[in-house]
Amino acid sequence: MISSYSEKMFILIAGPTASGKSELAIRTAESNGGIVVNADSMQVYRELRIITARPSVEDEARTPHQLYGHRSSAESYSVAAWLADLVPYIARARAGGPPLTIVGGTGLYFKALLEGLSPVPDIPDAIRDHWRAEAQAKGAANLHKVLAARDAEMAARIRSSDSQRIVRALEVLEATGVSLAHWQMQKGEPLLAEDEVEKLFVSPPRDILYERCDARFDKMMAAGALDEVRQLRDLRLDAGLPVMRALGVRPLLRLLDGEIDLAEAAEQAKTETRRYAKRQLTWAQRNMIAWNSVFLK
RNA sequence: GCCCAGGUAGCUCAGUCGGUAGAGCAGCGGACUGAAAAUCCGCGUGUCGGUGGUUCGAUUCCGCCCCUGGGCA
Repeated sequence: MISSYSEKMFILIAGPTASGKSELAIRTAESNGGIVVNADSMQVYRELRIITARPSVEDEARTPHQLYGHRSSAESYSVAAWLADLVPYIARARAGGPPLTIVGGTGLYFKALLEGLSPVPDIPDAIRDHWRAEAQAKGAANLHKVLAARDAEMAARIRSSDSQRIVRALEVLEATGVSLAHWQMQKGEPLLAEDEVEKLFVSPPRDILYERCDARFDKMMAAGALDEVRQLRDLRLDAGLPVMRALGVRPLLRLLDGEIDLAEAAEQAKTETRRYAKRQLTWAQRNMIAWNSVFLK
């Protein structure tokens, strides 16, 4: 099965969480002598290996892995940062280097990879922080009114409850003087062309997927997930950072703070995970229809 | 064996002075261009334990039965 795909220089493997795509990626890379590259927004953070189901040290010894745990949890990673991180590996592969198996659950990353990202300039941290603080203080609905007064077009496309997108529209407008709508009209350059990629979507039946989500969290706990989250807490990072929103982090923090017991924390973490898997499937249904479905036992 | 309490959505429960029922959680569906494991939107999915009776009409009232929990023996 794998060998038929190994002709391509770039093999993309997507799928919901706990679908088994990491294992497929390793086998693929082993069969074509390539390297595994991460396309997951949370597995980039160094401090979290267990709770993000990052490939193990043994996995990394088996096959070269890149873009895993290469960033500090104090950072706010992004799709743009990921594309930038990926560029050198793509260039090397094209120059005769090892082929890439790009694997992860972050659908937006794959979309940006294949369709390009609009060339919005980087926004200064001060501006981002300002609007996030505003959203926190005033609430999404009030910020949406501010946006409506300054950028009617973006306000019309974003719901008044969607604080994250409202903040994004406001920060881009302030930093660039131009509406985000204007930027998004400009199509970005795809990093990879369709004819050089093999696209695989790993998708078990949902009931099996959910069972795997549940079982995986139990394994994480057995592997020391609680201790990992305790160490994360001890870093006293900003609660608004992306890493703090990784699945399972919030329930385990509540457990550490004595707000809930272990059973409750596990249940919440599993629920979060199942919901995430469902969102990934919804995304794929719309954005990954052309991918080849694979089901691993 | 007797007494009491309860059996309503996947779970925990509310409710119907008789007109086939609704909350939370779970679940399901959807949106998606620099935090995407994020952020946001929509949707009750039901032999009201079973069976007789009363009634125009029973999940609701009555009888019997079954099940669960507690108490008395």
